[in-house]
Amino acid sequence: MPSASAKTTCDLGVSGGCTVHNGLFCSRLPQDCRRKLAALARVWSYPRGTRILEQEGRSDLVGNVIDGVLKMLRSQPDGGEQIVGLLMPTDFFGRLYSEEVDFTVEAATDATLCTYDRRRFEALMAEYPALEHEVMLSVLTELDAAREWIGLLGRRTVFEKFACFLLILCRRWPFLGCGLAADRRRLEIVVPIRRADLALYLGTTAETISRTAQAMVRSGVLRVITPSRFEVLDLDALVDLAGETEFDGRRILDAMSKAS
Amino acid sequence: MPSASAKTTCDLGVSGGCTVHNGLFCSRLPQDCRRKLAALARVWSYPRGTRILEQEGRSDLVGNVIDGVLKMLRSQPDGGEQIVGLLMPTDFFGRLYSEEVDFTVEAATDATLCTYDRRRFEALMAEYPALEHEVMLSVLTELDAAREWIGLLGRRTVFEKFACFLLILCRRWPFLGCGLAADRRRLEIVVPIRRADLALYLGTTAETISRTAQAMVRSGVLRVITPSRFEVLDLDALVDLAGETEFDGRRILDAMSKAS
DNA sequence: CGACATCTTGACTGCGTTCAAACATGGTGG
DNA sequence: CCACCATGTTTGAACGCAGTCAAGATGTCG
Repeated sequence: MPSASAKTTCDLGVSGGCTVHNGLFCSRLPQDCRRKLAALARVWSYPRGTRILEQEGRSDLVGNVIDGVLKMLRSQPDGGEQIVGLLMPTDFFGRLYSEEVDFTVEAATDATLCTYDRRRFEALMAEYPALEHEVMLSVLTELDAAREWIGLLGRRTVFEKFACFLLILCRRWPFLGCGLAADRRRLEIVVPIRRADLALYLGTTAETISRTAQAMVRSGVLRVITPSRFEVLDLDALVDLAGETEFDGRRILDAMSKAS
Repeated sequence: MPSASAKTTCDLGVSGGCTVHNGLFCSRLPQDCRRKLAALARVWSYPRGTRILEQEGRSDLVGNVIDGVLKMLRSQPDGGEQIVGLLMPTDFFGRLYSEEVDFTVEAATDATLCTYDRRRFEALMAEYPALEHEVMLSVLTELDAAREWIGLLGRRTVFEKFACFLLILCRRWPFLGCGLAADRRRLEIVVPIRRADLALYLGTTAETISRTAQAMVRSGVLRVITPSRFEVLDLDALVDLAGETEFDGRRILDAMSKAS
């Protein structure tokens, strides 16, 4: 059900028009595979709130996020919703090799997607094992991310969760609005979703997120520029709050200076 | 570091000695691929507490669980641990295509594993795309499971989490000690890990798990046979407590009667 | 400028954590 | 066979974090 605001198709791989794919699983593929992939690809833009895939619905679409953010969510019988994943630019979405999808995929912001018909994509993977291999690598990365997220959700206090979230955001998507000043001290983080979504994602409420953020402001760790833009004033303190071995302030700064 | 209690190697695929693999990704593979796989496979038994893979360590081992339960966990700097996944018989463990593992894998019970050298296994996947395809299917299933778990952890009350856990246990591993009486009314669930591990897994404490279970006993939903064995007295009530669209009492009973 | 969505702040209540002690269970040696 | 200890589970009491409901502040777009 592509919306009315559809764009042109993507000339990926051939002339290098689709940077997402060139950087993703196209670059290492044989030329003719890339051409066939390009013939299958369709680029669409969706307004916020559009449901790309419906829980319990048919799994007929897969693809990559080009721009914007998708949320994967699971609906409860009581009307509540639980966010189980965020999909950022370059992330792969959809469920390969299954007739059904278990999670609704919805545009959390206005989003542009590069989509493929699931069955044709699978046929192409059967034809080109190298393509399936690239997708496998992508899926393995997603699995790591999902497990990291499980680790985050298991934490007790919202302080830890929120601090972890900000750091994961920087590490996984340094190109995504996380700016770094020249002196490598001023670090800006753009949270691409609303408080309510973030709350669902962290397993808490929008009010508590607010309180937590404000408490960090009071203790001099953060500064709130706009509700969706934060400046990190004390990265070491943030890493400390997160309480994770995984995060190393220096490594995050390195990754981000490379990205910007 | 295989322990002293090593068993013989596994003659999987050839004479059908390793039922785990025959039911897993071997059955659909060409004969010579199966033979090479069998040549690579080593079966070991480990006592509880053995660390199979170490966080931040080298990723040199992959394989399947034959018997017992493994837990994937992430250590915190404060000494705390967070369980991010359980691995049951037939589950695949290890991190393909990466030099490093992000999570410790530890035997939660005495366990028997079928292991492969990671690089040789990858070489075999390169040689036989059909093998890589089978592994891909397995990884996709794991990803679904991880996301389902994220949904569980996001729930507010421990009641919901615990109820969900029991139902997920039945659905994903019906063969694993979940017994079903002839009248399809008496349902017994064996929790294969200790309270403390379960608490880490559910993001709570052993005490709260206890209280929750006892509260369910008082309201007539459960009966505690031993600390690790429960009898479900009112499946509908349990499904109700879990508050998930996903769970259907009848479907669970069907799956379990097939398994037993 | 006004209407709406979103975010923040406040007061209150309750669930779950914490610390502590009692209670099972299983294995070991006298 | 039973006393003893180690391990694991249950129960109890008190505190604190976070959820809830409600109002106010801020931002956004026509």
